[in-house]
Amino acid sequence: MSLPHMSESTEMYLKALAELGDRDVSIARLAERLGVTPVSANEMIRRLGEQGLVAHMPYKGVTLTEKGREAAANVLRRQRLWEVFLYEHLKIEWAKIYELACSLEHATAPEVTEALAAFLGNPTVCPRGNPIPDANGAFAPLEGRSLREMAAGETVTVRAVNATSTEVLKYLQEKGILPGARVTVIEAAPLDGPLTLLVNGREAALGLSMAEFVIVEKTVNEGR
Amino acid sequence: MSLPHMSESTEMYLKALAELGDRDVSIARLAERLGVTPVSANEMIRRLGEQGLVAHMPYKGVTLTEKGREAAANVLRRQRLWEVFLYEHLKIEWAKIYELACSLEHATAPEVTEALAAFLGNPTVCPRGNPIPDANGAFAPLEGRSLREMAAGETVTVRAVNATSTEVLKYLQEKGILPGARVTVIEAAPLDGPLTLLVNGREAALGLSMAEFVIVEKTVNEGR
DNA sequence: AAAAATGTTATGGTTGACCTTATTATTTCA
DNA sequence: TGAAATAATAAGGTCAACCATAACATTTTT
Ligand SMILES: [Mn+2]
Ligand SMILES: [Mn+2]
Ligand SMILES: [Mn+2]
Ligand SMILES: [Mn+2]
Repeated sequence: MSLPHMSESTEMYLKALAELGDRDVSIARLAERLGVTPVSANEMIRRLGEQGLVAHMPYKGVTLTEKGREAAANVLRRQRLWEVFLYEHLKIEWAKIYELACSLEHATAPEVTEALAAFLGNPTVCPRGNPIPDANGAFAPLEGRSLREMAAGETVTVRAVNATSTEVLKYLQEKGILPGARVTVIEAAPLDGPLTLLVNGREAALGLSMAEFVIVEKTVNEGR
Repeated sequence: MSLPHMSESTEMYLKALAELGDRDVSIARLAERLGVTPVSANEMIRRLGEQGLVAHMPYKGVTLTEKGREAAANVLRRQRLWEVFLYEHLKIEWAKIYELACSLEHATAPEVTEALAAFLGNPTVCPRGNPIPDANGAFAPLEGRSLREMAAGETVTVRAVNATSTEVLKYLQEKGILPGARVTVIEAAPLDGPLTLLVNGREAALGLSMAEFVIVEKTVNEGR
């Protein structure tokens, strides 16, 4: 077992596919998230297809194979374990841990991954609220809906933040939109305009493309 | 300040030069340590020269510039801090930490380096006995001589192990040739033959190319 | 002072992961 | 049902870091 070691680029493609929902992801969306041109993403997807990691149905999208899904889960595991370490032990700012862990993930041997997990007490959730796959790649897929879909008047609890850009994460951090936060939608502007939110007693504006990456649950009546 | 980010390859060349003594290192030796051909090392050294990181005097050797020395010290800092973490906190086998830390070192942002150092309590020595440069690149160059130069009858204390191959480190670990160990040279075979040592009451044979990487100090009479 | 060994440079390749600028195919929408 | 938008391919490059083989230069040894 244990593949001959994947390149950083390969791992990032697989991880991005997993983060984007791992079925029928358009190459354009993938390219955008990875910051490459669609042509480049297309080439790379062809290579990944040849290695049996993804299946590409032209005009439909890219889907991880079982092999690809496992590899992607392993990257997510490393990423999120490092996030826990950076946040809990090194006390690094929440908004920065994604990017910093994203470098470390590719340099982490299986032995280090497992020792790190043990050191951290086998956490199952990262500081951004996302589940950490276990050593076999299994994890409970995140429940909840995107904040983007919420209507005015609804009050929700933030479960996870799926954004990856440090800039976006900084904005969310400043506004207090972190896992566990209670958020009320005051207004959803028309024409795909921004949401106006109430977070921790303060108002915050949030564009839909950012709201998309905030995963929430309807707040069940659990006392105030 | 802070360079535009060096490639892993660049960092490894600089680190190897620092480990090999950082003045007048022959390209052949460098190539050997890095596992590339002399021609490849030559090309790379030309590139590093263009970037002002090394100076190459043909037929004399390669020497780090001040800029190169600083960059190399920073790589060593990251490498050795990770070694401490892997050994002390993740409880990874001594012989494996060099190689595992050697991957992590290139993926470690300055912010992580400094937070890690603080987390570890700003250690000044790694588990292999080598000094850890401070944030400015300063460190006490290792005192002591190579075990290779010792004559029969001498008793020495191991200060550091400069080997990098996991295989070699495993051998040394098995024989107990670790920092702090008391070693007596029983015999130095002629014709560059192996040393016979007494370590922890047991005999061990050690070829000169391995002994070269074991840095020792004459044991000062400090009790029996 | 040759010869041998060692070190350097020249040439020409490869590979992965990018790029741009067409061109062509498909889907979606007016 | 056509036109527009979107997606895919083709074609030709770049760049870093490797490789091998061969020619040439210097140093070391005999
Ligand atoms: Mn990454
Ligand atoms: Mn390394
Ligand atoms: Mn060339
Ligand atoms: Mn081509």
